[in-house]
Amino acid sequence: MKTEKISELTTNRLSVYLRCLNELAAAGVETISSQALAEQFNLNSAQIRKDLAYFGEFGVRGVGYYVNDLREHLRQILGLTRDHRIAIVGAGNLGLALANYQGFNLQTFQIVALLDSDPGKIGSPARTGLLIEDVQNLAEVIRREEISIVIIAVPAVAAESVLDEATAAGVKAVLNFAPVRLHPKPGVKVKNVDLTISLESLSYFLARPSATGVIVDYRDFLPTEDATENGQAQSAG
Amino acid sequence: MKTEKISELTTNRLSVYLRCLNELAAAGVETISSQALAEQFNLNSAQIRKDLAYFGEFGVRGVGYYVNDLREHLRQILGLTRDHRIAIVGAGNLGLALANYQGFNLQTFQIVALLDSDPGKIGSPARTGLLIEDVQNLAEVIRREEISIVIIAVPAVAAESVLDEATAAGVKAVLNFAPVRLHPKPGVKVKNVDLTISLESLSYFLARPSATGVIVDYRDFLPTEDATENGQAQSAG
DNA sequence: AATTGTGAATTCCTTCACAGCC
DNA sequence: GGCTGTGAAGGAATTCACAATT
Repeated sequence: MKTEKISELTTNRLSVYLRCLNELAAAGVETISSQALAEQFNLNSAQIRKDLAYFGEFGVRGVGYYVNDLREHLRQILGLTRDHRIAIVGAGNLGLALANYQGFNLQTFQIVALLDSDPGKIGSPARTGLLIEDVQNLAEVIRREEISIVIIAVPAVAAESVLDEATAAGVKAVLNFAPVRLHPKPGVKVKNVDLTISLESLSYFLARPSATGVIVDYRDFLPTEDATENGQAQSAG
Repeated sequence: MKTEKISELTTNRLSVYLRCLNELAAAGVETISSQALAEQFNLNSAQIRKDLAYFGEFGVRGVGYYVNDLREHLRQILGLTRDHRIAIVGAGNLGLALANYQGFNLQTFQIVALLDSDPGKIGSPARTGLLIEDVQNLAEVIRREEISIVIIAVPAVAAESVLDEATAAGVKAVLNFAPVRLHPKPGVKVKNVDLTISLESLSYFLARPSATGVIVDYRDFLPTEDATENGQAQSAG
């Protein structure tokens, strides 16, 4: 286990490895080599070994990695052995879709609060049965529900003030869907999902003559990285 | 205008610059220096100048960049001067939220088709008034509606076959929300939005002692980059 | 005087290649 | 023999720093 700072490119890949290990475990596979794992994503086996080596020596020379063992290590490293209680701010289409989304691990990531500013929505239950609360009570909800992650799904103009209130209430991790650059806060990690940037990236590709090219790069298997937000957090307190 | 290949990090930043220029134009600002623009995102002014220099010389020494002029150049570069007709596959929570989403430029990105495999949904209109069509007719819909971008919002197991059918019908650009690594196709650009990776990245941050650190890095203003999919497309035909 | 455009330096990330171990 | 872990090499992205230009 080294102490140098770990790139977010590395931790994103750890998520990918974990997902793959989950599938391998479900399929009853017991060991896997970095080479075999690498082939799943068109990536370099040394990359995988390096990524893992930041955190320990999990492999066995001549054998590879024990699937269940490595899987457990990755869950530890990624902090997935404890729950994360999530509040979604914004009960519009996107917020409600996220509240109902079945895609992420419901065991680990629990959506326990849903807030909005619209009086017509406050007090009524979403499909999940979750009561929509007043965004003005965000700080109180964060404390009451022991929220560790806030998802911002409000219009761009309202996003900054939601971040202000969430961080004032002690939240350290925010997933922002509003198409806006939020001002950085000390000690707070903000990840952005910016659909406009993603679509414009596709548009750029379509506009190029080289748009007829071939994608044969392992990098084409990860989510889209910001050009101005890699979400790197520097210690300073 | 250079011919070297442009990094997706660069093109993502161009989207960010454009958004900022839109705001500046709306505010009546006429010129802006790379330094002033850089301060908006905590990024380096040389970075902005380098990014722009890949495509031409848009600035005026001693003055900076004319906001409207640069804005128009960026719209051209990003291919935003023509429409993109979009089909969303999957009329679940996420697909419907995207169909109703007001966040992106509705002028440029038009959602003109919505498909699903559920017989209970096919034939009924979504809130937008768009009729939900049978995903089995995807190829036909793509041709009829002249779709250039397909958004995949189906469960992970179904995503690969949607990509197969879309690319067989000639689609070159895909935005994938399914939490799965799709197999690369020649000449097709796939951008992934992977909420699991984003949340696990936040979880990792929260699990570290250094989670008390300060984020003061310009990179914290962009969307999340894949660890295994930067969406790079190599020309090969 | 101010600001761009860009070669050089730096920093960061990936890949190679091999010693070390099972 | 096969595979990991890692130092060294290579490549890519960022930042510096300054000549060129208005």
